[in-house]
Amino acid sequence: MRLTTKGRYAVTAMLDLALYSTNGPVSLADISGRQDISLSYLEQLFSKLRQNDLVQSVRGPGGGYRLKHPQNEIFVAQIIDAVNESVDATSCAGKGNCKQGEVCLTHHLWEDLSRQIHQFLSQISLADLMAKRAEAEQRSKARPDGTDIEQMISVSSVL
Amino acid sequence: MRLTTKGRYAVTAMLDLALYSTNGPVSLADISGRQDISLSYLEQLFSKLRQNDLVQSVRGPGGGYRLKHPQNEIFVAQIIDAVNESVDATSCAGKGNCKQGEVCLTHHLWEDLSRQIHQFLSQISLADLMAKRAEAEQRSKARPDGTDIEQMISVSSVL
DNA sequence: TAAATAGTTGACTGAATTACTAGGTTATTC
DNA sequence: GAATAACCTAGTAATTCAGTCAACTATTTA
Repeated sequence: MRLTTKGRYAVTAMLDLALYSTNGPVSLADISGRQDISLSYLEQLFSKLRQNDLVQSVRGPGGGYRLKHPQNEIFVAQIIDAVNESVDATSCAGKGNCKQGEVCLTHHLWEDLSRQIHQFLSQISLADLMAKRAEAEQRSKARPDGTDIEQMISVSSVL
Repeated sequence: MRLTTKGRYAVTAMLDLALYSTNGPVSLADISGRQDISLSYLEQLFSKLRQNDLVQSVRGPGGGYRLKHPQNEIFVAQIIDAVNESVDATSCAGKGNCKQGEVCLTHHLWEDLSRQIHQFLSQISLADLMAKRAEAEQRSKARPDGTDIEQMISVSSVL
């Protein structure tokens, strides 16, 4: 699992797509304008998103992209994985420098943590984010400067 | 929150330090040898770790590094933050291109997610990881190829 | 059929970050 | 004073990030 601005761009774009795809496909030019992301960069990102079966393209005038699956079946982890093309093999996998498995274990722990984060993001769908967004919009009307973000997750047992 | 291999290096090194600091400080050369990380790169990482008050240095022969705090008071998030020097300002903060707060909301959602991950890693201490490691070691003795990793976290309410 | 739209692809670029190397200095111990 | 090991600086190859540019294909509409 890698978390960079690239993944953020992708999630933002997908969220924008989800928000505006009520009537017909959404063009990248629209997303580019709304989210202030370079069109050509979006093209690259959506190329990968398409290859990973997350979006569907419609060519020609009035075309654009459409979510390939329902909003509650597309998860943040999928989006990030798609654009990050994680070939994150452990550094010790091939080499024989893991003496007595001691070093391997520390590597393994990081893998575990990474897996936890991945799983966390595998449970959050675009629909969840949209619900959250609608909720925030409600709050911002009532209390314009509402920065009070409640806990979304509660970790019941760590390790 | 940014998750890259750099943070992984730092966490691995800190874990190694925790494991081997039973008798006296641990030299970077030792960690370098065990974890297969370049010595000079470790020096850079530990410079930041020291600036962030996570480790303490001992110079001269027999010197090295020591954890500045008990193992249960040093958390993964701190380590990652220390080496990543996150100046992760939102892209829309300065600019005036957030029309009607619509775009801001999507940005905000990513911030939220990022915050969740940060909080998750703020709850996992070096002591936790070491316990997990000891546990895994137990398992690997009984069942050498044990790849069955149980759930460490249970998300009770997402969003 | 021609024009406009919009996705598709590839090559290429500058900037930033990552990971590492080299070479020194300072402090401490023996 | 010699060895050790932290500390510091500069530089650098490799990679990733973010974006540009240019051509191409499929589709719709006039």
